[in-house]
Amino acid sequence: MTPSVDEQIREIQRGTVDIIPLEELRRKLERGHPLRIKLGADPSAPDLHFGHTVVLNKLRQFQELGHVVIFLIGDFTAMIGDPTGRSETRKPLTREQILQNAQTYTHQVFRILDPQRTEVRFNSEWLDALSPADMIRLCGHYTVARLLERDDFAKRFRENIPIHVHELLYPLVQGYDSVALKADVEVGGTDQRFNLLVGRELQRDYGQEPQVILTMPLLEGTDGVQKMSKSLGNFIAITDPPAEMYGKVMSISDALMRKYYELLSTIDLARLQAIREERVHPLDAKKQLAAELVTRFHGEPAAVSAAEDFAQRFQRRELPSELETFAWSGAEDAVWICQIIKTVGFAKSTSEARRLVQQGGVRLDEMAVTDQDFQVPAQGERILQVGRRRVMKLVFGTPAAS
RNA sequence: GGAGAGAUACCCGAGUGGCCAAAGGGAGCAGACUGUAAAUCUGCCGGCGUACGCCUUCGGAGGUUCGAAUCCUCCUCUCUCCA
Repeated sequence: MTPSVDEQIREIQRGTVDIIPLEELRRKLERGHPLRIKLGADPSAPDLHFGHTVVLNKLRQFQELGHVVIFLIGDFTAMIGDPTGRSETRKPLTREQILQNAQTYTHQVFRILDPQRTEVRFNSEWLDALSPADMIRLCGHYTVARLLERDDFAKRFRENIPIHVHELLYPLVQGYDSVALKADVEVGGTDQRFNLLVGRELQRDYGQEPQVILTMPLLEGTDGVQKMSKSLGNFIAITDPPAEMYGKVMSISDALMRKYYELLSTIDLARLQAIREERVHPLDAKKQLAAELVTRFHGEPAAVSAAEDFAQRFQRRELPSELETFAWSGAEDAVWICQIIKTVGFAKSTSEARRLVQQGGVRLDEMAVTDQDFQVPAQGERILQVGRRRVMKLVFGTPAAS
């Protein structure tokens, strides 16, 4: 049976920053019809990371409460470019690329969302159909003054940093999507609050019941400072292999771990409270978080072996049980260590390889190599380690050469 | 249309004739410490077979000079102000 409105509200509120306005959400829920929950997605970077999952988890929750998610792919808006960043020049994607990305995207999204309760739409559907005259009419529904209220626009305007006209248009176009979709609720990160509000006001101006907006906190990346993003390289992708995902989670700071618990974990509130109050040893807490997340995307067996692998490699400093091998083809009797490091791809240049040796970062068969001139006898198998994470098994004397 | 500012290594940014492969910060890598924590500390951080050596680099192309990231000319791009 359907949970009561109060129960739904309590569930929905967990983890949110804003629900504007909460009372309207209640009224919408009280009608007892499934609500249309909109999420806009930018298909220019198709790989989902944990940052995206914060919002997706919230949508999933709506679905479990019986509502319908409209996953909107901004294929039209992606061709205009991104207004939020300083990255003015974004290479325009072709239609094929966008469709390709969109496919990858939706495929990944359904690891969290329920396909039965998700409608996938593209905004080119209605935006392509707008004539220039329609566009101008749309502009008539909003004012420059209102647009300049947006923080980054206001700041740039004040500081004489250029604002391109199309950037001003972006919130309008995004807002128009809500009109076209007749969205009841739109969900987004806190950075989207302004855009979501524009959608709300446009709907009202078009004579529709305005959408309620719901914002979720932005998740910091693994550096713990900036928001998780692909371009900053501080992300954990949901497609990361189990061992890597586990390792990335284990390497975050304790403070960041607690935030990840708040935003990514689905453990019960009592347990969460224990972690908040630091009643759980941080190492144990972090291992559980890593295991929970790896389980979610790769299943429990993968999580168990990732944990075991981690303990073996990094806690006990032993070699991993599965080693990548590199078949060394060549007729030499001996090979310069730096040459090997470079060839295998552990260093970009022999200079870099030499530095690694000098700094004591290179081990051969678990013995440190300190002589940068060291010649490796080219027979049998050797285990090469560079730093703490790069390991490779070298196999010499490949038959092809002899 | 006019006036001015600028383009420096992955990013930010100093340098305005030799002491500059180019300050400083960030990122990154390695080491110490650890829980692969984080923070901190140390070292490295254009390339070259091992070098007070050579090669390539300071938006692009020429030029001046014994010598240029630095001066001159032209070009490309960015930004600001005035109209």
